[in-house]
Amino acid sequence: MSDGPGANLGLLLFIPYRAMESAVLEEVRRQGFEMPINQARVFQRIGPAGSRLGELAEASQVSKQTIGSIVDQLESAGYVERVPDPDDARARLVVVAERGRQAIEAGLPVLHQVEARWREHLGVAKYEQLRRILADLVEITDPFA
Amino acid sequence: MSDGPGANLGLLLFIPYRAMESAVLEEVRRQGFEMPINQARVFQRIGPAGSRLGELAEASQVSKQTIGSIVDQLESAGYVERVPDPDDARARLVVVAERGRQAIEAGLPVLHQVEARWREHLGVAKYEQLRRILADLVEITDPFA
DNA sequence: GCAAATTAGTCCGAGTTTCGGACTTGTGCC
DNA sequence: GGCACAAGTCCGAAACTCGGACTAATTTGC
Repeated sequence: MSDGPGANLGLLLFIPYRAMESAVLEEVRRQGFEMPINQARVFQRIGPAGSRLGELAEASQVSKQTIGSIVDQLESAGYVERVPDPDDARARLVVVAERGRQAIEAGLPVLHQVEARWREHLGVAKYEQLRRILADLVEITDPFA
Repeated sequence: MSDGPGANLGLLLFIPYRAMESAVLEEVRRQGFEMPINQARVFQRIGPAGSRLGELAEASQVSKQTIGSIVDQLESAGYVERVPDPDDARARLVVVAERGRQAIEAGLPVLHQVEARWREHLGVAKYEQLRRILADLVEITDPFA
């Protein structure tokens, strides 16, 4: 896994990710929205029009049972809702509920603050470049794309 | 957490990371080196000269007990070794052992292969730019720096 | 059309992981 | 030397995760 100092591209991606995640989650919790990290990681993958359990399982790379359990918790905490999928009666769509939107709202300022800090450190040009390159890279690395 | 399509910089970092991690780990396992993901995530943070448990705990953002348990497993699998820290008799250094080096060796080809694929998709210039920018970003986001 | 094969999701139980709290041992400071 | 602090470990409880088996709905094949 390791490939000498500074050369492990995977780790180079993970460290800033983890920093962002911690900062946002800490603020969200501080505002009274309890949410363990495993729930947050599933929650953030819910698409704008809702996502199926299977999709979330694939995107998060965990089993369907695990996703089911995590969605149960998110649901009973009021962050998400299960609605019938109009296209398939077997499936249900997981959609963000009102309290979930509030939690997102609670995290946004810190998200932007961290981004601003990064932008300041890197300079605007490199920051924007980073966004573009990553968006491009996600095209070929998202298991659920 | 989410901030509209493509706008969540955290997720943009995480998705390629996860892809890299999965690919490398799959190959490492295929070659007979069993290693659960939580062990791998700790393992990859071990520094060239070894790391203390506390350092690993901080870098991985989990408790000392958890790290202790994970290192136990890595140790009994032969991937790491605990050696006394010459500077502090309370502490022990976790260092990569022979089998750990073999596991790293086993993953390197796939690591390079994935990197090559990314380089091809992005183009050499953007790929190199990505590396540079991330290395720069890690400077301010690594909790153990 | 309709039976067979497949897919979406759930239930259940076992093994594992993680952590808070309390403890031991060693360090550093006065 | 004594006292606050830091590095790890032990213990027990709670939470997490998954394999296997199941139900319900959809798609395939003939």
